[in-house]
Amino acid sequence: MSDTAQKNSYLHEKVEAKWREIWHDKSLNTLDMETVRKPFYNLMMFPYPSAEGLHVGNMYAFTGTDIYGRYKRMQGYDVFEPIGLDGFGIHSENYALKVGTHPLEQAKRSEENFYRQLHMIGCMYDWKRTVQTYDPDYYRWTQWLFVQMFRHGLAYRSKAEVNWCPADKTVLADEQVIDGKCERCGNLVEKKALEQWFFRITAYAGKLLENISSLKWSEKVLIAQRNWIGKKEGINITYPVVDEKGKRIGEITCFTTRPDTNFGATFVVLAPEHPFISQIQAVIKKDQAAVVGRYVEKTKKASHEDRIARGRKKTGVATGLYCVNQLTGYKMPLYVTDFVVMEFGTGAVVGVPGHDMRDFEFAEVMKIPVQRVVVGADGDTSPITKPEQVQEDEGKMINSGFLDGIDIKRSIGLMMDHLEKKGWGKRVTMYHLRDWLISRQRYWGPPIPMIHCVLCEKNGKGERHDMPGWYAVLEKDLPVELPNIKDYKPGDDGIAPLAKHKEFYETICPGCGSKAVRETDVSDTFLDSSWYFLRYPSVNSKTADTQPFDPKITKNWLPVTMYTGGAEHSVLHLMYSRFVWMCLRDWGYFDFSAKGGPASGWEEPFPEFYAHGLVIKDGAKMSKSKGNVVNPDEYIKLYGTDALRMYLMFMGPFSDGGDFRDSAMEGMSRWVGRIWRMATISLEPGTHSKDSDKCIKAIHKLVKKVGEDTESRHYNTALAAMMEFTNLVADENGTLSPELLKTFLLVLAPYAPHLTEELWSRLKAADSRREASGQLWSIHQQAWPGYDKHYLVEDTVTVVIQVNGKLRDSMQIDIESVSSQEKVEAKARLSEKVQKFLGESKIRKVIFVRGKVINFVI
RNA sequence: GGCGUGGUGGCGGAAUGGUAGACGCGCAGGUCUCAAAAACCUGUGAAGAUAACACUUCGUGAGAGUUCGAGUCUCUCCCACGCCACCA
Repeated sequence: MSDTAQKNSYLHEKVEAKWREIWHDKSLNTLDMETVRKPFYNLMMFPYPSAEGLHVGNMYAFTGTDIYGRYKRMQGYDVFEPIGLDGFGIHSENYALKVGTHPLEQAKRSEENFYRQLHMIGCMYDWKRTVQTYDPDYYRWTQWLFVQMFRHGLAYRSKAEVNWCPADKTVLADEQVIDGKCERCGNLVEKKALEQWFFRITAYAGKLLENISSLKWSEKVLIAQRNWIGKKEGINITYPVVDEKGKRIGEITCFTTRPDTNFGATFVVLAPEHPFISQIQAVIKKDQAAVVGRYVEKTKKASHEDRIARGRKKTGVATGLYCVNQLTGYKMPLYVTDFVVMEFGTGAVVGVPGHDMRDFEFAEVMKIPVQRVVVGADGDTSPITKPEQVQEDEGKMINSGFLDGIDIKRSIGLMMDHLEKKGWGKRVTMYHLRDWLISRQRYWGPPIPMIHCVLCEKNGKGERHDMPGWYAVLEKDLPVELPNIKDYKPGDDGIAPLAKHKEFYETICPGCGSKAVRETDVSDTFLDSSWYFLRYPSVNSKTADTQPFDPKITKNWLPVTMYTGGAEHSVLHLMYSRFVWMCLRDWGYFDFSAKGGPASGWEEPFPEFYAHGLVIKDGAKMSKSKGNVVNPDEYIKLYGTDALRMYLMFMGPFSDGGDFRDSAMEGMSRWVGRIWRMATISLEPGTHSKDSDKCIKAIHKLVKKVGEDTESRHYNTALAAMMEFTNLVADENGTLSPELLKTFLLVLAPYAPHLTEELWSRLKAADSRREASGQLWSIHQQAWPGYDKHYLVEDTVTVVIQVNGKLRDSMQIDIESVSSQEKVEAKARLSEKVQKFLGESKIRKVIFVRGKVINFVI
């Protein structure tokens, strides 16, 4: 390489490393959290450190968030951009198991590698305030949160049928079961009855739903949250249960949203898990009880998957008992069936086979009579014998006593009134949302900070009267540290690894002082991440050792100004965080009164959330099982961080993600080289650039365009505009004056932080007149440039000439004449092409759009 | 089955109802070079037409509609993807 070439080529590796070091040494991105005036909390979802290290999907998300943060900083905000590691949990533990390294050891390795990479990608992270969920300093407060939940009655224990993954040997939350398979490993999930800790998130279902309308989130995510909460207004109808002779046995309550069709109810079905079944086993005939028992057993063994896979082919068994439909006096046979799930409603469903497809299918199998009570738009009033006749959505009532002739939608309310008046039913609101299952029979998580005392339980004593024998670990004794044990592998018996360690679980009862045992389950990873955003601003604060988050700092910095992350967390993480926030608020841990009412967002942790797109590779989401994970390291080495950042952002709008193909990287790398050459030549002592009018106009336009596009995260078009600008410069002088170069570097700075910092320092060195800028030495401390509207106006405007809406010609119009239809029309008529198309025809109408179009309609 | 998102050149993608394909990749040709790489320059939706330019027609998943004018708005259909799902 010649001297000139050496001088003119951009040595990205050297330059980028140099500035990273300087930024770090000078703590450029660390704020004084207590004194800032315009706080802007720019939060991105923290990664869980998988072992391959950071992949370009992570980098994509972080870069897109960082560009926004850098832009906001240049607009004068005090931007706090933290990063950390969500390193506890099944995902990290499974990897440790796979490679045979102890999770504690593996966490250290992953942390080192991850932070190395996170340094490389050039984001403005505050490296003095990181959070690792597996640090005792952090999970001490996760445990504290659990204790608060317990004290406020929101944590409880329940023996429940839980999702059990036989491969991961752990309990899974409903949300972690996908198509009956384990979210992590893909194995079929089984049902298992275990004592588990739950958080009563359903207590907040109404509030969680209500607040959704106040959130500035993408519509897609809001809909997902609404669906997940799944509010349903309905009625619980209680039916007397009788045997064949009419003797009363008990009662069954069914939830329904469609009581209007109740005159047509001809059977009742129970979920196999329904508690009523064990009650009646002794009452009903022996042979029938045996049949029911076998059916229940069979269902229990079947996985969730099997239960659905059997599809819509209905099965079930009769109990020999009847529910009395008090509207009609009809004795509805009572069945047990697996198409009814215990988790929703009351686990018992009243069957209206004429107007519900599942009920119809069941009635067909069981040969139950079908009664028509709705006439649809087709006017068919004949008996319902075919599935096509099952009208579910619309129509008028028939064969329904006082409802006859009334539209079904109105009938719902009328029937509810009637049932309530008679005392047969009660209106209820049901939610699809279930309580949050917190316990994990695993090793790699924060031990649940609870103590159980058998003696106290016997005596009915405990911290909470409804949970005798249970005590929370005293706050001064937190954290309950996760011990370093060798046998950390989960057992296949559902017993947690810590349950095999006496030295861990043997303790003293805080109530009576006798021997007691600690809880040996650990908590769900989603608990770790449900409050991390509260910790970040308070890391290293004066109160960091005595409080989970500093009240003063929290008041100033929360709620999070802008939250950015993947839409895949639409329901889980975002819902749990909202719940935890609401709890802390209700317990009095926040004071945002100065920030105004609910409309200003203080009822919510993330008033604004931006869902970025996903990077895919070869048409599929990056995952290690597909083997298409791309590590950014090699690309950073080859092309530099800035080129990779910009390449990722150039793939498409930030909301869309994109397909990673390394071939297109070359183009971005070339452009970086062109910028470098343009800038360094411009700064050479002998160069005295005078900018052309075109360039001056273009830079003003560029400032406007890049500002708008950055604000809306259309980074791809912002970059395209900058490329157009450099193309224009190349067509003109090929160089820029220091003034214009400065402006160009400023708008490029959020995108290419290293390159622009280097050129900025050279620009300052070259321009001796500029006074030393003291504290504001970095380009990233500068203000976003302004633009002059005066320069945005063109001297001439291209106006298109159309004939009957078809493009025929175009012309240049002076800016003075552009508003005059008369002048524009006159000029347009002179066009030969237009004359050709106009011919002898009579012009019926002329459409004139200022500065755009003149259209002759003939 | 429900909810949602999207279909534009060879590819990624641009287009307040007003010049479709900006910008980039790829490809082709050229400059430089003994040669190559790199870099730079020119061209690049399809078809027709021309010595060459000019030019003409078609073209945003399919079909209809609204409009002077539709990638953009409305309806019907097809396809792809994402999430949820025997939720009563």
